[in-house]
Amino acid sequence: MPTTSRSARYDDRVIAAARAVFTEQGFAAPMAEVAKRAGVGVASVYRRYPSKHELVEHVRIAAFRLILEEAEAARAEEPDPWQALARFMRRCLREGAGIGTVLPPMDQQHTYSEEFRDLRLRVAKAIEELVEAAKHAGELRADVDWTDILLLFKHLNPALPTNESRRAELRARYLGLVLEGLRAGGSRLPGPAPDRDEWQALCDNFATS
Amino acid sequence: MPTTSRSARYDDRVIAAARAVFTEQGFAAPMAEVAKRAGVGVASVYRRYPSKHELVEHVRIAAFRLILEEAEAARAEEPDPWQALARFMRRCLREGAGIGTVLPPMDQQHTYSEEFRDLRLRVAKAIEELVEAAKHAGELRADVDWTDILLLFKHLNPALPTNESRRAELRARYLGLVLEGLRAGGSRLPGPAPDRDEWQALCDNFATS
Amino acid sequence: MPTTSRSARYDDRVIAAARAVFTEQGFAAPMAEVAKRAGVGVASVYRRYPSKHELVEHVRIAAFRLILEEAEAARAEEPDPWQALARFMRRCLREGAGIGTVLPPMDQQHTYSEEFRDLRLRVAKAIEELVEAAKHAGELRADVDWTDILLLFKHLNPALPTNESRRAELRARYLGLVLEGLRAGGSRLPGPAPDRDEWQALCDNFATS
Amino acid sequence: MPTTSRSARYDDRVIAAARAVFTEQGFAAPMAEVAKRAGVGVASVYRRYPSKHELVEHVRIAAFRLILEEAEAARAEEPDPWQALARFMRRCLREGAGIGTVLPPMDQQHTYSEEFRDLRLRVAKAIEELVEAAKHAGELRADVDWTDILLLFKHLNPALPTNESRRAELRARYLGLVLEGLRAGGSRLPGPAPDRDEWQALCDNFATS
DNA sequence: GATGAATGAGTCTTCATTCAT
DNA sequence: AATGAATGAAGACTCATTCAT
Repeated sequence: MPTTSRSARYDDRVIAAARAVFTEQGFAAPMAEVAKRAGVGVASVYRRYPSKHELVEHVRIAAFRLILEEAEAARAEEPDPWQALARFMRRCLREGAGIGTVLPPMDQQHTYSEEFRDLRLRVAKAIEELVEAAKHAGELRADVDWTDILLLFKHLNPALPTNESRRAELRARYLGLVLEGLRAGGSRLPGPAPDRDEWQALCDNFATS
Repeated sequence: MPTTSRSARYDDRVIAAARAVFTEQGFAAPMAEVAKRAGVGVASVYRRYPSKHELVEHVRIAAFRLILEEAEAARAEEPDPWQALARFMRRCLREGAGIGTVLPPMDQQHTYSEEFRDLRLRVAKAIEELVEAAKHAGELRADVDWTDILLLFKHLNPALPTNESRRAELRARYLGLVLEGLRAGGSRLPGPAPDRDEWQALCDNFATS
Repeated sequence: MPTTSRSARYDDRVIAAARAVFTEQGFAAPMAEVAKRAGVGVASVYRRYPSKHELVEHVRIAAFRLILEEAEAARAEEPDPWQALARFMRRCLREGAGIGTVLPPMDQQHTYSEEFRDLRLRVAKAIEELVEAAKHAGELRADVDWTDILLLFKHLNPALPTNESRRAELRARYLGLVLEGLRAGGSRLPGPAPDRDEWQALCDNFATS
Repeated sequence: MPTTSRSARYDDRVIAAARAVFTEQGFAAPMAEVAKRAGVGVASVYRRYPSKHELVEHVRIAAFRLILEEAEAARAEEPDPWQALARFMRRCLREGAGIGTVLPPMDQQHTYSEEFRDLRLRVAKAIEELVEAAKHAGELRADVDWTDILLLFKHLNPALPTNESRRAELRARYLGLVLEGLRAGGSRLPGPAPDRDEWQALCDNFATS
C-alpha cells in the first residue's frame, strides 16, 4: 500500500497554496502570502523551493502532470476520438486543473529543469495523439493543429476577478463555444498554428490556476 | 473645431507607452520604464496622472473609447447584423486594440472615475445593440448574451510570450473558432452568462494590450 | 578654478561613510547604516552604487588612489630614497589612509572593474619604484620585495576595537618596529615574498579604514 | 588521571571546525556550515554551545589556552630570555595557533565567562614574565611593553585570501621583520603602548585562525 | 512646465535558534 | 543523546512617489 509520505503531503500543501495565491494575485504575490496560506513559515517554503522561480516551476510541473494524466485517461477510457478530446479539454479546464497564468517579467535567461523539459515532451506527445486521432476520424477540423490546444487552454483561462468556482463555470461555458468551432468544418482559420518553438515558449509560462 | 493640442498628443504618447510596457512586462513594470518609453521624465507622467492607479485607469479608458468607436462604426457601416458583430470583434482584437490585461492586486477599495463609469455604460449599450440585432436576425445563437462578448475579448487576449504582431495573428486565429461557435445553433452552452455586476467587475480590470 | 561638483562631494560623503562604517563594523554592516552615516536614504546609495559589492569596490578604489598619490608625492618631494619609502608608509597608515579591511566571503566569481585594475597596475609600479630606489641606495634590506609593502599595510592595520585616532597611533607605533626591521641587514627573512598573483589577489580585498 | 573522554574529543572537533570555518569565511559564516564541517547536526552544536556567541568565545578560549601553554613551555625550556620570547611568538603564529580574527559587530553588551576572564589573567601574567625577562637581559628594547605582544599577534595575522599554509609562511616572514625591530635599540617608538584596559578589550575580540 | 535625484515602504532571501522525533 | 525541519527577525535591493532646480 503506497504511503503518501508526510513530506509529500507537505509539498502538495505548498504547491496548492502557491497555485491559489498566484491565481488570485498574480506572480507578484509575496512569498509570505504563499507561506501563510500553506500554514507554514516562509523559510519552510524556501527550504523546499530555494527561490520563487523554482516554486513557480514546480507549480507548472504540477499542472503538466495533471494534463498528462488526463490525456492518457481520455485515450484509455473514451473509445470515440472526438469524445476523448472533448473530455480531455473539459477536465483540464475544470476546477483544480485550470491552466494558464503567466510569469510576469518572463525572466529571459532562466533554464528549465530536466524534469520540466521531460514532462513537456510527454505532454506534447499525448496531446498530439489525441488530436491526430480526432482528425483521422474526421471529427476535428483539419486546419487545427495539436499545438493549438494548449494555447486554447491559456485563452480559456484568464484571470477573472471572481471566485474559482465561477471561473470554472465560465471556462466551461466558453469551452463550449470553442468545441463547436473545433468541430465544424466551417471557413478556414486565419494564421498558421503555433510551431514547436512557439509551443515550447508557451509551456515555459504555464501554470495551473 | 477641436485642435489636437500639444498636450493631447503628449498624453497619447504616455498612454501608448504605458499600454506597451504593461503588455510586455505586466502591471508590475516600473513607472520609470513607462516614462522612458514615452521619452519623458517620471515627474512628467506624474503631473498628468497623479498615481500609477490613475495611469492604469486611463489606459483602460483608452481601450473603452476604442471599443465604443468600433461598435458604433460597425453598426453604422455594416448593414448585416452578423457581419457587424464579427467585424466589431475582429477589429477590437486587431493590433493596438487587443484587450484584456489584468491588474495584479485588484486593489479592492479603489473607486472609479466618472469618466470611466460613463464610458462603461455607453460600451454596454453599444455592445448590447450589436448582439441583440444579430440574435434578432437569427444569426447569433440565442444562449449567448451581450455580457459574454467582453469576456470573450479577455479570453482571446492572453499575455503570450511573443511579439505583438504574432499575438494579433493568434487572436485572429482563435477568434475564428469562436465565431464559428457563436454562429452555430449547436448544443446548449453550459452555465449562465455573466450578469451586469460580473460584467462591471470585469471592466474594472480591463486594459488594451 | 576647478569646481568640486555637488555630486562629486556627495559621492565623497557616501564613500567616507562606507569606509567608516565598514571599518568599525566589518563588511557585514547594513547598507542602511552606511546611508544613515552619510545622511541620505538607502536608495540614494543604491542609485550611485548599484550593489554593496560595487560600493566596496569604490571604497577600495579610493584607498588605491590615495596610495598612488602618496607614492608619487614621496618620490617627488623626498630626495633620500629611504626617507621617501618611510614617509610613504607613514602617510598611508596615518588617519584616513589606513588600509586593509577584508571582504568577508571573498565572493569568488566577482570581476573587477577596468578602473580598479588599471589603478592596481599603477600602484604596483609606483611602489616598485620606491622600493627599488631604497634597495639601490643600500638602505633597505635586500630580501624584501615591493610586493611585501602592501601586505605590511594590511598587517599593520587590523580592525582593533578602539576609536580611529587611537588606531592610527597604534599603526604608527608598530610601523616603527617594522621600519627598524626593514632597514637592518639582520638575519635572512623566512619564506618567499608574495609573487604578482598573490599580490593581485590581495588587492582584490583591500580597503581604506 | 584525565581520560580524553568521548565528549571532549567531540568538543575539539566542533571547535576545530568553527576555527576553520570562521577563518575562511569570517564570523558571518552560518552555524550550519560549522556543523557540517564538524560532521554533526546543527542541534548538536547548540547543545554544547547554546549560542553562536558562546561558540566564538570557546574558540577564543582555545586560542588562549594555546598561548598559555606556549608561554609556559618557552619559559621552562628556553634558558635564554630572548630566545624564549622569540620562540613563543614563532610558535603562536605557526599553523594552528595563528591568532587574531575579530568579531564583526563587537556586540557591546556581552559579558564574558569566568573561565575566559581567568584565562585572560593568566595569559597576561605569562606574557609579562617573558617580556620582563627579555628586557632585564637587555635583549628587548625598553620602550616595548608586554601589552604590545598580543597586538602584534593580531597585526601579524590578517585574513589573507590564501590557503592556511601560505598564510603561516607569511606570518613567519613578517614576524622576522618585527623581531629585528623588537631587538634593536633603534629610535624610540611613537605612541604609548596599550594600557591594561585596551589590552582586555582586544582580548575580547581574539580568536585563533 | 519639465526634469531627475532622493526617500521610505515593501519584497525576496538568509540565518540563528528551537523543537518534535 | 542526536538529528534535521520549522520559524521569525533582519538585510539587500526595488519602486511608487515627492521635491528642488
